[in-house]
Amino acid sequence: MYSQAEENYLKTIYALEKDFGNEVSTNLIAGKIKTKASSVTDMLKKLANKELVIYKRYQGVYLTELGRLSALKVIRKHRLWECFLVQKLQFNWDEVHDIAEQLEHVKSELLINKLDAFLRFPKLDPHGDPIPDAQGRVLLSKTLSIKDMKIGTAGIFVGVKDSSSVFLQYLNKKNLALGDKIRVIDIEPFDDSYHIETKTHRLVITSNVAENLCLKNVK
Amino acid sequence: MYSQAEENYLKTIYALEKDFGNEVSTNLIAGKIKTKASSVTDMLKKLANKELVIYKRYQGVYLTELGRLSALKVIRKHRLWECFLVQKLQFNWDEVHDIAEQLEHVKSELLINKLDAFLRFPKLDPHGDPIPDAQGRVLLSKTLSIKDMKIGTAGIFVGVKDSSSVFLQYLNKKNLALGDKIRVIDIEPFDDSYHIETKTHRLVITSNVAENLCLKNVK
DNA sequence: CAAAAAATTTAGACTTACCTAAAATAATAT
DNA sequence: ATATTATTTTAGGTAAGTCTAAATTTTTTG
Ligand SMILES: [Mn+2]
Ligand SMILES: [Mn+2]
Ligand SMILES: [Mn+2]
Ligand SMILES: [Mn+2]
Repeated sequence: MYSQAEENYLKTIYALEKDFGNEVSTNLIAGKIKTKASSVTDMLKKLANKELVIYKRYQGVYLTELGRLSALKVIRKHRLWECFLVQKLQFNWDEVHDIAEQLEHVKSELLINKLDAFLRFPKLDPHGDPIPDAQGRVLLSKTLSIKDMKIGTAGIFVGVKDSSSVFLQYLNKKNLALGDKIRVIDIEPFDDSYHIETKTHRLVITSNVAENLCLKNVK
Repeated sequence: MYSQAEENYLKTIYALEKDFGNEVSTNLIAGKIKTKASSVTDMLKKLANKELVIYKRYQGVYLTELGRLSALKVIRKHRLWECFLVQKLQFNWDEVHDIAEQLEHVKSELLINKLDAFLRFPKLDPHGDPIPDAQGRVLLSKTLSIKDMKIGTAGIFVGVKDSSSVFLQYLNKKNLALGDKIRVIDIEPFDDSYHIETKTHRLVITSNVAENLCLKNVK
């Protein structure tokens, strides 16, 4: 099938299309994948030859239907393995992403479908991201980042945009966990920092943090 | 740490040393790994530079202590994953080897030790092979292949030398499973075939098959 | 022991996935 | 509209791991 490098590019392009709209630029990809723009160009040509993306020189890329489905298969594997690590092996949510980066490339449809059944067909991974089914169907629940909320409104903390261990350990330290109800108390215009409160405490977060917290609306 | 290719060579050299005694030859390795002798030579130089093997031109190789321990770590991972696949995901014993070939290269000590605990520290994999512990200690129970048995003697079928799905499916078809008591009824000198019997049936096997069945002595 | 055969190594080439530096193109600013 | 800057691509190179063909060394055989 596809190489690990190809799979990583597909996954990355999928994520960037979602965050920035179609037509993903070379530099954006290079930034995410921590590689050089010239390497990205090489790979985009290869992906285009395999009909996984549409690529026009200087114009960026977007996934074809085949590319989208292939990306979703990798994402499905990544998120199912993360569930396994947390639910069965007692890992913490901040420890699983890098291991799942490796496990996601193991090739076996049967394996991943049996893993899905073993975990009882989970719908969300440990970071609140939806798990595509075997056909590549995925529910996209529209959540708000704290940055999009007005002062005084509240929501349930249901996901993170950044799954890196540094960020998740920051949240652990600040006692913020999925399921918490968070209210925006105030926004400081000077530095764009956010005063928020949960049932148990109040704290100030930077706009960088605010952007990476996904809430679901609640009355 | 080491690349997948390096890990595969280490594992293979370890297995060949066991089967053929120390000083493993280039061609033997090439045969097992399904690669060309010239590729093996290249890799042996690399492994020697990393002090994983002792290699003298034209003289074959053997593992250093570091090489032996590194090989055992890969074998430990391979066998634990096979246990997981059979015990938790309900795979058959003939389906797991190729998937474990991929999973064995996932890098995380914590992962493999947690997996070990999750499986309750199994001592044997689904093919009867012993699982090294986290320190690389492994029990080497001396078993006989049917080829080493005299007419009239019997033993318990405790392991296979060949874990390929073709061979295991042959055993399924012939109704031979780990734990069966097998008696050697007769050996045909003409073609070196073996007449054997279990509790439920008799059959004839070739010497090729006989060689790959490991029995434990029983009175 | 010398010749033939077998095993092993070397030489040179290929693919994948990277890289740096230079050239080309697009976007922005004056 | 042109000049400057930013982005992207091309050109050429590297390392890992493989290959084929040729050279070398070891082993076997008459
Ligand atoms: Mn992740
Ligand atoms: Mn990955
Ligand atoms: Mn195996
Ligand atoms: Mn392997």
